[in-house]
Amino acid sequence: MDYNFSEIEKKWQAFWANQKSFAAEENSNKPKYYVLDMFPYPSGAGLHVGHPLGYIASDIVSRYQRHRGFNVLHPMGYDSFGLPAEQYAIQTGQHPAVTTEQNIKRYRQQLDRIGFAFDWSREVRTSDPSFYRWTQWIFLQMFDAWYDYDEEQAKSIEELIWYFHKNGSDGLNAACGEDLHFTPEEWEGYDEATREQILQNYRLAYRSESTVNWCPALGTVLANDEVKDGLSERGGHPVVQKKMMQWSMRITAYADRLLAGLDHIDWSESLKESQRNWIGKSQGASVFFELKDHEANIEVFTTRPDTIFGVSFMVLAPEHYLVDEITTPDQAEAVKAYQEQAARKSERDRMTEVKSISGVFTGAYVKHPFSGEEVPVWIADYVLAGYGTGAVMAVPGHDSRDWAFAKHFGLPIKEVVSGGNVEEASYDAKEGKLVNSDFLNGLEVKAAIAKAIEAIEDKEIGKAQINFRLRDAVFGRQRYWGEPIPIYYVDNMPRRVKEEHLPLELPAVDKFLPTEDGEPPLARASMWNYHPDKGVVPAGEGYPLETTTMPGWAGSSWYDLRYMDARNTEAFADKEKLDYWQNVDLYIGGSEHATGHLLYTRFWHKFLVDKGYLNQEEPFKKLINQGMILGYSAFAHRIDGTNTFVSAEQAKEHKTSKVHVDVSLVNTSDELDVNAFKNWRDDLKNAEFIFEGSFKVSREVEKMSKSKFNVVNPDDIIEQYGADTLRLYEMFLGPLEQSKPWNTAGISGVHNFLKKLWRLYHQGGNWNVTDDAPNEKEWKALHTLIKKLNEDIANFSFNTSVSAFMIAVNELGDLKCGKKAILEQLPILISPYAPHIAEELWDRLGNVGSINEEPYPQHEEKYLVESSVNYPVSFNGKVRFTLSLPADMSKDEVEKTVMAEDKTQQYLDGKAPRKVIVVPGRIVNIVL
RNA sequence: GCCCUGGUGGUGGAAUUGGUAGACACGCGGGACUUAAAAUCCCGUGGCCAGCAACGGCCGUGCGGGUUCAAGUCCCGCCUGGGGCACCA
Repeated sequence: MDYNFSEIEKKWQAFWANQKSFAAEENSNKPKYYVLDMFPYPSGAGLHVGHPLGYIASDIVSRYQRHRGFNVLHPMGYDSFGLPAEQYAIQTGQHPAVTTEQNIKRYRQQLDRIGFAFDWSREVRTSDPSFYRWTQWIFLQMFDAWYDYDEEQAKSIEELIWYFHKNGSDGLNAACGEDLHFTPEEWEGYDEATREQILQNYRLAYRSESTVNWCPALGTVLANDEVKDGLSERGGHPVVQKKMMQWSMRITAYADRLLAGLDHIDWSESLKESQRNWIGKSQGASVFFELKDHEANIEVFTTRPDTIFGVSFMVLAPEHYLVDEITTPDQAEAVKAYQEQAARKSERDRMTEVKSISGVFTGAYVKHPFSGEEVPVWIADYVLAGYGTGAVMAVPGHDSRDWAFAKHFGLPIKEVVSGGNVEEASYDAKEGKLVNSDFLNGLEVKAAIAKAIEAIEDKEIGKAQINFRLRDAVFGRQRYWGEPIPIYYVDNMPRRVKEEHLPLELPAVDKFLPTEDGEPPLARASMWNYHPDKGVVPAGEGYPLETTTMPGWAGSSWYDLRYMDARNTEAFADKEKLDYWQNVDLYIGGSEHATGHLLYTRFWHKFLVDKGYLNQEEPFKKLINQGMILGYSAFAHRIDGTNTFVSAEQAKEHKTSKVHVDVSLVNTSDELDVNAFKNWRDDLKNAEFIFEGSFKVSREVEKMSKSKFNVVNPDDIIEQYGADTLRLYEMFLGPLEQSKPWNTAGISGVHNFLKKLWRLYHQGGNWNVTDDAPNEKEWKALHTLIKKLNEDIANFSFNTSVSAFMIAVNELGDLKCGKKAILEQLPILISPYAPHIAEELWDRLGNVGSINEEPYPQHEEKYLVESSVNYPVSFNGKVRFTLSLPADMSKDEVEKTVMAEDKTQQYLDGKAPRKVIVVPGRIVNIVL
């Protein structure tokens, strides 16, 4: 009876589907356990072996928790809005909904073959109107909300209007764009448009100007990584920085809570650190510098007000609103040229290119608030318009970028904190005594900061301030394939679409491109107006609807909640269900989402808590980042200027360039199937090859991607070895969190293990399990395994649990153990990892029904007690021999016995030891 | 550039968190079974040195320092791979 994995796996996958084995229970008395995977974007390339890594890990945990008596929620869905489907639609004219549907089908087939315990009855798709109806609904809740800092929560906009009516802006402590001041009478006097403009300053979803990478040729906005050296990556068209009215989300209102919440969740320290850095809370002061010959002031934010006497120039971002006003005529030309040059650089380029220092003097001066000295005002692109006030007071003595700038342009460098040599380099440390600083002289930095702020406040030229690096999140996208924003405009004033008209469905368009005059694709739709009584109406009726769509992260910011009650048509989820499932106990996904998705999701949950819909501020109690599976790319070496390829070992003898080769054309010994390669692409039909014996390729580890031809499809592995082998192998590859290259070389070891396991039950070829009582060794092998498994699952150390299985099965195999008392436990133990073989063996043992709720075994210490310990005996830390001693021997006795040993005397060589260290149960070290 | 993270045999990795470095597996070498192959099983396998053999010596966890009886593990300084840096998902 051979191990026929394909038959076994088909049988049990069908069984689970029929029995709905993995549907989470409704109204259960069991304790809940919610395991979630970051849902995939269904790309046209299909699932590759990197995707299931996290899913297998979460599947193991979900099955394990089911064995332990929990009501487990382990759902799956699709993050199905996104750019690739839209690009494909632009190229082929096919509607993204069609290709997305196809891709999802393919993903589902691939996922089903791996034997996951997903509750498919709760599947969600962000692009499905029944889902995005609620994404839009949440957007409207944000539109209708403002944030009260005094009570630290979001409140309804009605309440704010009432407040303005009664008090004007007086005493309001709200999250806002700018500080506004008006009286109740003034509020009453404003027309509707002005009122709305004021409300926009407070709404949590609001419109404002933000700077974007605009590509006029493509008529669209690009991400930073789509821009290379001022040109679009697709097509190489020029890209400029442009200000644009955009929908944004006031995530900054929640900065402090997002920061504080990190202390209560079980995420890796490094990930929390990333979020802390992203939020970037810094304490300092805002200071106004009075301009010479102008009314205006320049406001700067600094974390080092103590160094104010070291200011020798000011730097504004080239886009700063004051630049045009203050530039003197003789500098105007240079400033304009510089501004144009800066507009061509993306923000990323500006942050990265620290080596090329550039800037231009505006001709303007400010007056130093304390010394009265005239300080020149420059513009430079190392100052970003979007951060702080877009202006810095440059202290070259104590800030390295300012120092480099001063050196380059020959500006004065003043030392105001002692401890370094400012001629050699800036002294950035916050340690030392203040010098050359008038009333601050002699103070330590910390005290000087406090004193400087005091002086600044006394003089009324600024105040202590907390600044965040976190910016409000731009929410509008110039794209088709995203959630429509449920807003229409009356006289340019945004109005909310009525809830009864949700979902506001994506309209049909003739092309998925922007319009000729650069409007987003939705502007092409003929049915894209709105009437408050009728809903969506054709052009010519009603009012225009918003034409930008929501970003990729909108749907993923709350999808975890929808799984709790995925088919609800009355609410995004029922309150009772939200209360039962609470939040995600274990979330597994890639670290590339460390700041984006994870921060936005936390923000939306906090908002929904404020509005009373949820009671859990933190969506994900525990989070694990699975490492990326990298591809093992293959390259053939082509001699430059020819169509002749040379085998890798001879490549050095020629001038060659490397050409990606599909990894399926290469075997594990790096040998290329030359004929298959020739047929792979037309341009290779007549290629020549130079090699001896076999043609070799060279290998490199890269990200797994279709364009690099290094994608490995799990279907092929399952075909050859089965899903259980794939599952075990992905875990065996290494620690979950670590990135690692995919290499199938080791897979036969894991497959062999499953065959060995199978043979334990089929010794001599047929079913052969006896009722004999196990001996001590067999019990010990089993309970060592049980103990290790429970520990490993608790630590998410699945690679070592696979090893533990191998060790146990090897041992039981050596012992020829065919005893039921042992063999009936193994299937339960392995069921989370290799569920198909587990069910099959369980079934053959004579059990009825699924194994998946059998209680998980717990180890018993009595089988594990060791009577002796093998002590390594070392001299000066070098192990020389080992000595087996009774486990309960006391420290003194161990020392005595070791010292009496012949070998010890041999190594002592007549000398007396200086010290003998005995760690009971561990080691003996003799110091000479 | 800034932030996060990794670097251990030919390969993937293990190491009770400061206590015998290389578990488990792949690969490789040798052997058994077989007419042969597949399958299966057994032995060996970090490097160098010494040796008929049993036994043994030295080196070794990216590099350079340090702490400690003891360092892959802790500290300082480098080199280097990967991820992120706000419109890729």
